[in-house]
Amino acid sequence: MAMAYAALNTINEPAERRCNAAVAGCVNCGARELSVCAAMPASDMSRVSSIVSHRRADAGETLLSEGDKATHFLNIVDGTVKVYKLLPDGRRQITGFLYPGDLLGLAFNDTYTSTVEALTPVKYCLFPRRQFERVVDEFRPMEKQLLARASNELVAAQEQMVMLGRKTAQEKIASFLMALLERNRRVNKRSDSVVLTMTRADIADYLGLTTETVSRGFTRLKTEGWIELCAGGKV
Amino acid sequence: MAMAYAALNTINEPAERRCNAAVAGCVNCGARELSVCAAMPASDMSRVSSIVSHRRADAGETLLSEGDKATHFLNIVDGTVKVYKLLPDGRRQITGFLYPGDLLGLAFNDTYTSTVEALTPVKYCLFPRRQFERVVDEFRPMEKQLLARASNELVAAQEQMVMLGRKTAQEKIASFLMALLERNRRVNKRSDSVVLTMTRADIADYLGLTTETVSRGFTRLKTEGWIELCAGGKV
DNA sequence: TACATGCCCTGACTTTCATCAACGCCGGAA
DNA sequence: TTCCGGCGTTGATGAAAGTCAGGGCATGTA
Repeated sequence: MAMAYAALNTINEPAERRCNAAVAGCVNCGARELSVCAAMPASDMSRVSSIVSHRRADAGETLLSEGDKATHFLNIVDGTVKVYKLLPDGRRQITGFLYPGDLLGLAFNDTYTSTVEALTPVKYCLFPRRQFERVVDEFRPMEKQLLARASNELVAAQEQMVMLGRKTAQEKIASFLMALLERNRRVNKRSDSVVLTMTRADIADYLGLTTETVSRGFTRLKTEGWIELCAGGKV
Repeated sequence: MAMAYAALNTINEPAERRCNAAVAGCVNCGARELSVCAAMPASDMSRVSSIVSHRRADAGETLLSEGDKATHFLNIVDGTVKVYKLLPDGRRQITGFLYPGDLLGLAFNDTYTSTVEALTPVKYCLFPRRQFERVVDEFRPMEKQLLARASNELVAAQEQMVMLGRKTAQEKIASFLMALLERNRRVNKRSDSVVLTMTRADIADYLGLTTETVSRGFTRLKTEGWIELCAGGKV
């Protein structure tokens, strides 16, 4: 499997892709407050620093491939990625878009169950699975944090099911934009606009539609005066 | 909200609905091996027994309602329930069917995010949330168990998204039946048949279809010789 | 027994969205 | 500069699934 090989390659790759965040250290990590690391006191962050390795990837690169041995957890520090699953005939379902602070690996068993691909240039940190689990064992709040996150993701997943199963194309697109806005709000980027880092095809595969329907949906929202489109999307 | 009232009613109801499993005790609980309680040594089960209360409900009864204060966790001991969310206009998405051993409450915040309704007569146990959390705090393996379950549910949820977003009606129905078979296999009921405890309408709301399409789907599978229908369904 | 109700099935018709095809725009490479 | 490929848009057409309607069967009840 070509992609799998590429992913392992990325993980084992030596110095060149290491991100200089490694120097700044986890304590000053821009995504710390957003990530699971928020559960750790700054004084203990060295424990995390000691097992993490920082990486970067270009847009379009595959970080993990469905089916590979799940050797690492990973945490998005900067940029956006998409998580998807493929059917044998190539149909694709994107199960989520991940942003800084999001953790990848909750929904894994011994092999990855989805593929993860960068939408923009991405900085992320890699935790060897076993060592990460040891750290989690040592810091109870970390474990609680993980459970809380898993729980939230589950709620989000159910919301997503409602969308996929019971909403019309227009509704899907509208909810999608609203959800992005909502996310912006949570990370405290005020403003009523949203930057779409993904293509129409990605949105389509996320909403269970085709690119054409998504495109039509956007233009309809535009002509009806709900949104405005610039270099990026605006609600 | 009438349903909410009914649910609270159920929870606070005194003796009459208490299940005599209460007498047998958690150690002998038929669903123990399947449930989170499997994480606890038999010797410590008294700790669980002390906070649990056993209940039963008839088919059609609502156990929890979306939006209610999430005061309890609950564990299915016997029977089947459906978990669903409603859109304001009444469209319904069933996010899952739960069987003995399944825990309800992983995907909750401070209020329930879904409604839970019995499909068959059901026995279940109720854990007051705070006390349950205390027990979890005391027994580390329990917490790990919870995380593992949440993780598995997340994987299942993603699988469900693929189904809702990218499969045809026929494929949905077929996968649904296969998944039921698979579940049977896990709990070790051999055999290649499945008993459908839910109506066509329920299946439809689970698969993002209408009852008519589900019905047509079944008859097509039948005429093509894939399945046989008795009093219950058979693959 | 007759009647009502709920669930399932089937047929005819409609609608939504997918499919197929073409075109404009933009950015990168020759 | 020109050419090319990827992305987004738009239109015409078709198919899958939804909607509407009716009918059968089983169960429960007057």
